Amino acid sequence: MLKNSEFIDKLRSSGLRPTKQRLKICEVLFNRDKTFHFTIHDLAMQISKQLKEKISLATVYNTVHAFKNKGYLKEISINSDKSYFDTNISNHHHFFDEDTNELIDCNDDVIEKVNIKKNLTGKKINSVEVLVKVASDNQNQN
Amino acid sequence: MLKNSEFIDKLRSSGLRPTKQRLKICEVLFNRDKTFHFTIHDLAMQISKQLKEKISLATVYNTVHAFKNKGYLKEISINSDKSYFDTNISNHHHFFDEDTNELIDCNDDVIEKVNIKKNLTGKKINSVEVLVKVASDNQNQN
DNA sequence: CGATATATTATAATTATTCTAAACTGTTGA
DNA sequence: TCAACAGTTTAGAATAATTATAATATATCG
Repeated sequence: MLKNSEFIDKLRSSGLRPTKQRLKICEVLFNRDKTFHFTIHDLAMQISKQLKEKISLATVYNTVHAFKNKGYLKEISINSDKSYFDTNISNHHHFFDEDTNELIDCNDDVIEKVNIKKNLTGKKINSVEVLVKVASDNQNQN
Repeated sequence: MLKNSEFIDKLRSSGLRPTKQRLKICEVLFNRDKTFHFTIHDLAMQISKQLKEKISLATVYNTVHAFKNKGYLKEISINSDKSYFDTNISNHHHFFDEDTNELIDCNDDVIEKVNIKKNLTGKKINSVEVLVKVASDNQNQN
C-alpha cells in the first residue's frame, strides 16, 4: 500500500506532472498487495468503476506507456489483440490460461533461470520472457 | 523443397480445397529451405511480388489460420501490433531484434530445455515459449 | 457436363491504438 | 495571490490489423 507522495514521485520520475487523473491511475495500479496483470481496457474499466467520471483513454495510454518506459510497468509478450502489462517488474515468467485469457505469475519454484548460452553479436539482451500456455485438460484448444 | 502434391495434401488435411490462391500461399510458405518468420502483411507482399495478380487479404488470413490450427504453422508470442508466424513447428525459441523487428530462431545450443516444475491444477501445458529481446549494444531501447 | 457446396473477393465492420487540436490545469515567478 | 505559460486532458478523428459479409466464381462429385 503506497501513499500519495509515492505516486507523485513515480510520476515525477517518469517525467509526468502529478494530475488528478494520473494519481487515480497510480492508485489503481500500485495501491495493491498483489501483482496486477491488465490490459488498457481492464485498467480503464477499473478506473471508471471507482470514479464517477471517466478518464480519457488517451490519458490512460499515455500514462501507462510512460511508466513502462521508466520501468515501473512491464509489458508482457503474448500474442493477443491487446497488450498486457504487469505491475510486477521483477524478473519472472508467466502462465497464460487460454480458457480464461488470464495471466498468472510463475514463481521461482516453477521455472529455474533460463540460461542464454550464446547471444547475437553486437546485441545486448534486454529481456528473457517465458510464456507457458495452458488450457483445460479435457478439451482441445487451438 | 516440396512438390505440388504435398501442398495439396497439406491443404486437404487442413480441411481446405486446393485452389490456385491457396497453392500459391503454400508455395511461398513451404517451398523454402530455411525457416520463414512472417506477418500476414509480409506474406501478402511476397505473394503479390511473385504473382501479377493480388490475392485477397481475407484468403491469406483464412488459410494461415487453418494451417495454424492444423499445426503446420506456429504463432509466436510477441507483443506487437501484428501477429507473427513461423514455418518451423519444432520446439524452439526465439530472439527478437528490437532494432529491426526481426525474429531469429534459437538453436538448441542457445537455450536448454525449460523445465516447468509445477503446473496449475487441471490444466494441460500447450506450449512453452521463450522470447529473448535484444537490441543494439550502444543505444537504449524502450 | 451440371448441380452443389465451398472459395474468393471487394468492401464494410470491428477493435486496439495513436493522433490532433481545442479547452483546461499545474507550475513558476513576480 | 495571480498571471502567463507550458504541459495535460479530452473527445473525436485517423490508422491499422483483423474479421465479417454477401455477391460472384470455382472445385468437386456424380
